[in-house]
Amino acid sequence: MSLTDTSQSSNCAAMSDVLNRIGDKWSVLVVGILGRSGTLRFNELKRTINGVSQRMLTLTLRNLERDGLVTRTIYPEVPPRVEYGLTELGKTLQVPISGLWDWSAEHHATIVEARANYDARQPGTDNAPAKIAYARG
Amino acid sequence: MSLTDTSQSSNCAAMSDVLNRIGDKWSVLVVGILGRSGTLRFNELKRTINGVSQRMLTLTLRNLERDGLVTRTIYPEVPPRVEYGLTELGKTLQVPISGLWDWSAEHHATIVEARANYDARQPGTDNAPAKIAYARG
DNA sequence: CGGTATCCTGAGAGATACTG
DNA sequence: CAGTATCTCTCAGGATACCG
Repeated sequence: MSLTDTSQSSNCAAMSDVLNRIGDKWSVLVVGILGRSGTLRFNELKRTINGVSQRMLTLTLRNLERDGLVTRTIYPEVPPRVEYGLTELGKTLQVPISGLWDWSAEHHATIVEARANYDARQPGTDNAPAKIAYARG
Repeated sequence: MSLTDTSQSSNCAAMSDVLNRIGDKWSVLVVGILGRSGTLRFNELKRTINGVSQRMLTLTLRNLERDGLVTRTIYPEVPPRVEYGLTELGKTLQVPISGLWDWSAEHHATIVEARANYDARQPGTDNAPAKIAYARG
């Protein structure tokens, strides 16, 4: 489980790689939503997420599809219909994401509080963590 | 567990908030390293991570400290010494991060493979997921 | 040693307009 | 409906130089 052990360095790369997908806020939302809805069309997803631009949703879905996490099924109809769903791999990803989700729900208040506390201690800045003026200890 | 249920919408905000920290690759590494090392000095961390710039490590540590995830202890000596460690909250975060880490280790190869597969199917582009020219189905 | 301040570049992301 | 193309702008993040 070492982070720096060269024999495990591939894990570091794997983490970075996966985090690039997880860190993308839309990706997590898409996986989460598809996980419980089963399958949705493009605009259904767009409406559900509410805040994502068409461009970002497209890019997000393409990346997820590329990584083998979501399926994309085109129905050659008029008007066109495209449905998205989770692959088996995508479903397994839901487990650790769920863990993170639960942790967030449980400790978010604590973080917000810690943040407010920290900011209150900073003399110069209002709430941004920009300048830290050696106060502490 | 609903992602869109308004009664749970605070969870969405919490997730976004937490993901902004988790999605930061350095944050995860710092938490992981501090978790197993217990406590480290600034340059020890910098050497261990190996690739992070001084600026980014400073910013990362400040944010983690602000969120109540790491402690920062200044020893007013000459030369100065500053030690970083995980708070109790930070230690609890290690659990879900560990889950994600394990998932990454287990499925990274599959993702890489899926990616190669996907790219191989794309006619115009070599390996970048830039242009998708309606091939599929 | 452990930072802070400043400059600079480019990837990320919204808005908009067009297409099969 | 489900995208693609382009333009723009912000800001994350590296390099560098200096300070307590």
